[in-house]
Formats: sequence, C-alpha cells, structure tokens
Amino acid sequence: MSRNTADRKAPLVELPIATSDGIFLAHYSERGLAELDFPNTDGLIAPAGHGNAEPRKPAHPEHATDPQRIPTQFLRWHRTTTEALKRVLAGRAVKALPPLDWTGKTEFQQSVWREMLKLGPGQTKSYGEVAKAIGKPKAVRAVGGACGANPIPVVVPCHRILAAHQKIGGFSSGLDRKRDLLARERINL
DNA sequence: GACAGATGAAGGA
DNA sequence: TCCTTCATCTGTC
Repeated sequence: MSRNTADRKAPLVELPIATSDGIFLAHYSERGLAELDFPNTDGLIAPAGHGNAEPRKPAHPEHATDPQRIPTQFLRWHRTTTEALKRVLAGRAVKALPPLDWTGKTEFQQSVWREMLKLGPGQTKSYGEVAKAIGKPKAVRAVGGACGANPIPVVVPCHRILAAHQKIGGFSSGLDRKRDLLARERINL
C-alpha cells in the first residue's frame, strides 16, 4: 500500500465553470486539473471526493484568482475542462481532457480512475468488472472506495460504475445526481 | 493495527 | 425474491 498523501500539493488556481447545472469549481495545480467540485442544489459548492466536507460559497469571478495573472497554460486547460464537462453533462463523448494531477493518490486509485476514463457515454461497468480489469478481481470493495475518493467526478466518470446486476450502487455527491447523469446518457437501471 | 466501506456471492426462508 | 451473513481488499486514522 502506498500512502503518499503528504506530498500532495495544494491546487494553485481555482476557476469556476458555469453550466446549466450550476457553477462547478475546477482546481488546477502546476501539473493539471486536480479537483472538480459539484455545485449544490442550494447554490453552494460541494467538494468532491470527501462527502462530509462542508459546502462552501462558490467563488464569484471577482473573488476567484485574478484572470490577468493566470498563466495561459491554466486558461488552456480550463477551456478543455469546460468543454469536456459540458459534453459529459450533455451525454456526449469527451474529445479531449487536460492533464490530470493525481499527485499524492495511490497507484490503486489511479488505476481505478484510468479504467473509468476508458468508458464512453452510455457504457457502464460494475465495481467487480473494474476490479477484474485492473487485475485485482477481489478488490471490489476497494474499487468502491477509490470511486468515492475520485477528486474529479463527471470528467472522470465514476457515475458509470454500477453495482452488480445493474443496481445503482452509491455516489459521493448523491444518488439523485448519479441517476441524473446516467439518464442523460440514456442508461436505464 | 484496527476499522470502515459506493461489493459480491452464497445460503436460507 | 428478499434478507442475512461472510469473505475479501484497500484506504484512513
């Protein structure tokens, strides 16, 4: 077991993404997209991957990092992230992703998330199938844990991972949101 | 090291 | 079917 959360670097830039679902908040480090926070139904932003964290106010443009001082590389990544997010929310295939910063995450988690990235719109896998795909067929519960720790939901499509027999399983940001995302991809449970 | 967890499978009613 | 129990593996504290 590798445990290297200590060298996790704090994101350098936070940028909001306005969608029909609300304002998502993307966190970028010098390595790429590090986190994506869901908007809450009440307008607050729910941090991804840590369900018991306190929701917080969305960063208004005037409070977010000053656009004038953001390196163009971050702006390029943000354009790619915005496009990818909007495509997923529309149930369409993602054309391109920015580099993803999984620094500090374990090898196991990264292999689970890489497996999720292989799934296109309308495609699903069970936790057991993901466990098999990464060569650890008995690590089904651990796959669930890795899904819950996913810092970049929607873009890394943890909502496409179902429990056995097409049951919905769980979702750190709420089962309703998972059902909604699946419905947009015409996935019937 | 102990414990919890977004599972899965098997067995019994 | 539905429910309960248990095996299994990994992450977190």
